[in-house]
Amino acid sequence: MAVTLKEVAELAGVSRSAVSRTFTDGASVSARTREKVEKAAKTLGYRPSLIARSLATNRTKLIGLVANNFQNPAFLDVFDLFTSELQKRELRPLLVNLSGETSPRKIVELLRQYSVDGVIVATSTLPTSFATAFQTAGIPVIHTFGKFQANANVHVVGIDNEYCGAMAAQTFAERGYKTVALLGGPESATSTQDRSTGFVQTAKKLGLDVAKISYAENYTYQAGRDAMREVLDDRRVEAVFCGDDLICMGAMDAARAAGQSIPEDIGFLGFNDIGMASWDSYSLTTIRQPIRDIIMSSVELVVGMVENPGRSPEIRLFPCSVIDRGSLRPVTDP
Amino acid sequence: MAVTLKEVAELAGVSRSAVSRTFTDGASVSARTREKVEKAAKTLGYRPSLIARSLATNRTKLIGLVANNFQNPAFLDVFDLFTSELQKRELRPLLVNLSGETSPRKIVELLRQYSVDGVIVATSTLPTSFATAFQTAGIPVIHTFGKFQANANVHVVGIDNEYCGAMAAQTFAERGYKTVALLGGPESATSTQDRSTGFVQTAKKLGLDVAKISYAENYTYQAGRDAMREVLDDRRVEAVFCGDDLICMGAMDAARAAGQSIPEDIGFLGFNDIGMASWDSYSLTTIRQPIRDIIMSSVELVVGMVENPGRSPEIRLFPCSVIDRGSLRPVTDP
DNA sequence: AATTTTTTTGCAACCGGTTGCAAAATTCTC
DNA sequence: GAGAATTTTGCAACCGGTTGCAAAAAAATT
Repeated sequence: MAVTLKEVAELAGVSRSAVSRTFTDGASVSARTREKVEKAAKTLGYRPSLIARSLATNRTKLIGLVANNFQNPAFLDVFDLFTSELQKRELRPLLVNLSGETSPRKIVELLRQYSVDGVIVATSTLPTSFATAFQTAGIPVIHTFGKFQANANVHVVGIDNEYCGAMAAQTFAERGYKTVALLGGPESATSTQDRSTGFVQTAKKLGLDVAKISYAENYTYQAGRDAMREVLDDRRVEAVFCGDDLICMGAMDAARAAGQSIPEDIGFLGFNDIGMASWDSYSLTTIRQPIRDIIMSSVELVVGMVENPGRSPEIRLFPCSVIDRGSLRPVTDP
Repeated sequence: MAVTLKEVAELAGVSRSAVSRTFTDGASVSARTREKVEKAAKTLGYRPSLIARSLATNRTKLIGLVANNFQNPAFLDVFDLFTSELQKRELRPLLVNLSGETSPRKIVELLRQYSVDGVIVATSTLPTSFATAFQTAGIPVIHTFGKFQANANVHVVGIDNEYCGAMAAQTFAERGYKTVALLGGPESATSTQDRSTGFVQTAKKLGLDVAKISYAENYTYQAGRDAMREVLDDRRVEAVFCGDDLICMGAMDAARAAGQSIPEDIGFLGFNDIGMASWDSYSLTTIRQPIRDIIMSSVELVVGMVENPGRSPEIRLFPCSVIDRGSLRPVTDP
């Protein structure tokens, strides 16, 4: 069915090598041969088979993109950006849906079988060991949105979740909130743990009372709504820091359903700044992470890794910022 | 780096063919040989290279998944379902982000170079010719969410958009609306065109007055909000049929911002039934398409195509249903 | 035990490219 | 225009598997 090197070579009256060389950049071919070959290739509609090339060069131009949060709208941007950035560099994303799977073994095997050039693990919930497993198997890997550790043994691109938690406490303090609550994402997620730590520590330091800590079961509206009930039990709570915008919106609706108004009776601070955060019905004040920067950087890094696998592990952190909308009361004058 | 057939063969004391055969199901190997090979493979950590296998068998187990709507939450489900269904069958999705691109040429070349076994074009906006281009290039293709035509020349799995438009008109009539409007998705999308046709025709038939027809520029909240302004100019409009839930939510907020209440002053009917449709703030009555069924069927079909490329083009349509929530007034008693 | 039938095995060619090497062709120098 | 230096070219081996075919081994039949 497909046209091969050989056929082109015959039509052009040259050797197979010559054809191969015209399609390999940096190879030595005279202008005349190149012309003949290109003409023949065009008339036959020839394209080199990347599979065959991969076998010979040991490069597939495939990048494994493994993710486990297909429910959250925040990941729409992630997919969009990753795919288009990779495409720009002539790389192809091989998408792996982790779903419940949390052990790296099978996934590593799988991507090894496809000889992917590199892997991007895009999740804020899994421990570093997940990404490390690829490294151990000799596959260049980046953990995007991952937890960073001082003694890094794997590339991480993302944010400082602990610091973001601190930012949240700071934000509450600036607006004069005294009694606050934390409504995190799933407790097993590393990002949840880090944000909690930062939040609680700094709250204490600033003299805030963290009256309630609770966790949503997953990153959904419904989980947020459910988890909020617990928080509502404590009528003293003036503001809630949520581990995710979607969870936050569920929580807001739970509060409203209980007759509270936002931000007069209770304030909300979200996380991620998804598109919906700016909708009229929520107008959510939230902490934005610079997703675009994170992803651009991840792609650059994975390309760098492929070219130079020896690179030592690097941590790249980007600053987050509070996007002020209407779900918290304004900063109190000093 | 990687362990090869040859090394396993040597360790096991058999020929390379024997090793190959133990890893190919349906091949003839004696129990004793298999055992020796498996042991050797385990100690070496051998996995057959799918790239090399592909070259020999002409099967890659890669399925191109091409999509162009990475903004819409409706696609989260789509990605989730496609990836997990494909994974179940040991197939890998190679994701292609069409973004603005609307010509199939480059994409066909690209997927041809990767020798994908099949392609799923998942979009409701592109004309049939897009999918046909793959067919012409000899690549099995399914157009999921595509426009179907009586003289089908390509597999289509999805819904009857024209009929859905008619359902919408019917739904309005049942509830006693007289003067209605259509706020479609982008005008160039085939699904928009079909739904409009069905809606307008049936509205006329049922004696409804379609006072206004307008189109959002893309499938976003903001576009819906903007497009709704036009509709609001005509104060007679009692209900609006939107081409997409996200657009609809934007439109609802525009109406509310203009002081109208839903459903008392104006009713809304959405399309897709995305997760947010059931949120308190919208409680959107909408037409649901059975995404799960559509995708399961698409995957089955693409597998069928790979096994038997000669299959003649098939149309598979699934029924939609109205999910009744709170954005339309109730059915009037007869 | 000899013969026939069936199963298992290894050989060798092939899938469609790349690439080191040496020969051939071209270009440069004087 | 001869010789040296450089560029281009084709040969052949290789990447890591699969598979048709015939020989070898095992099982079944007499």
